[in-house]
Amino acid sequence: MTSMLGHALLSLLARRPGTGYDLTQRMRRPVGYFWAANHSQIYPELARLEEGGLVRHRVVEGAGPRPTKRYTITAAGRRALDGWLRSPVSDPPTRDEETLRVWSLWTLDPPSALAYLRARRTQHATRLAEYEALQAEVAAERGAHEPTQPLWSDHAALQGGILGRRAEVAWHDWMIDRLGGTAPPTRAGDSVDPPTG
Amino acid sequence: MTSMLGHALLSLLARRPGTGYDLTQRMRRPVGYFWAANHSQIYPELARLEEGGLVRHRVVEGAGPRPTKRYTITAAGRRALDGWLRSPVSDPPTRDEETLRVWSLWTLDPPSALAYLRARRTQHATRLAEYEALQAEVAAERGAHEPTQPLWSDHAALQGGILGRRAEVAWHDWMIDRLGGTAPPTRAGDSVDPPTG
DNA sequence: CTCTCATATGTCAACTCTGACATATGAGAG
DNA sequence: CTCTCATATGTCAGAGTTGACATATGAGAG
Repeated sequence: MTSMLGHALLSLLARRPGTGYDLTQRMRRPVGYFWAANHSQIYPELARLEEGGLVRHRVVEGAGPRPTKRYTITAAGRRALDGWLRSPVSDPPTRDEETLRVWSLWTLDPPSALAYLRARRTQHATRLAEYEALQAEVAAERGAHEPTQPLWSDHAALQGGILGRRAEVAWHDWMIDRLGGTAPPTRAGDSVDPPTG
Repeated sequence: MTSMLGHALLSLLARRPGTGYDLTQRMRRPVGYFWAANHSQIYPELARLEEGGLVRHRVVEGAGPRPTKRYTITAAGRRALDGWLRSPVSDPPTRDEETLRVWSLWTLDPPSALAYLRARRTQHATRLAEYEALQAEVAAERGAHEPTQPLWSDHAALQGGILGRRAEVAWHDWMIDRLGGTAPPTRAGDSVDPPTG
């Protein structure tokens, strides 16, 4: 019944309460790395969750120019989140523009294809470096790394991002190699096996 | 102007012409691995592409119970496809249910989390085995592996799928390991470095 | 003879998401 | 004094997507 965005918001509120504006910021980073949403989706979705009794709000004065609504997850909301995590993962329809382009790449002349792949490779390497920097920050945080603490999930989600980006970089290197090109010089973030775990 | 689905269809028709029904099948496999679509989207989209002069159809009798429309890409369609491949990749909003769940996994008791991760790991390993089998088929095909042939893109797209799935399996093993569990026994498709290139 | 399946093409209501539009104030820069 | 930015909350048109509904025939199984 609850949408994926609804579950993302419940997950956010399970960590700590927040206003719509605050949740919008937290959706941008870090949630946006794996589930993007605008404030124009978030405000109506919060209203829907409240209608279903999964969240509750109290008006807080003085926090900004307008009356601010501070949302909290309810017991029913926690149950909904738990039920979702125990439900089977819906095999999601894949939508990957990058692979679609590669699947069409044979129509380009090889030099253009090579230029395309090199540009993409650089972008993935940059993203990888960003994730590795974040992971270093998370790893440096003291304590609370037990599996029942939010920090554990932060760490695990980032590790997924890192492994995924490394796979993208390796994939592009593989393709560039097969097109007879040379990979760009190694930069920060191109690392292949630093001890990030 | 043209949607992503439109480009997927142009890419499909650049390989060879086909009817709406035929394109629906080809969208299921292999295109569905990276861009899913139903026939209820495909028929209207073909009409839109035709309106824009990017494809053309001729009615073919005898192919089925109804008059069948056989679509072909036009010169304008090929130009549109080329222009798309040369345009910058739109940084797409990420929507990854799997990572969202992991980010919420700290709310589950560790045994449940472990059971969840083991089930997902098995599913990714199965998908990996499927891709590797397809890759073996593609690799066995004679000739035409040059970068300007469709087979080159088939091969490259599959390689992306394989590296991506391997990363997912490795990620889940990493998480299972950190939850203090033991990985399930190695099965076909769990391979870590077969010479698939 | 009937049932089911593959062929073959379409429509439609509901839901999600995007990007723009709209409103309003306090703080700080120039 | 004015401009811009962060705060803070919303609406809305349009596009994309899903899943069901709708129609119709030929081939093969039982």
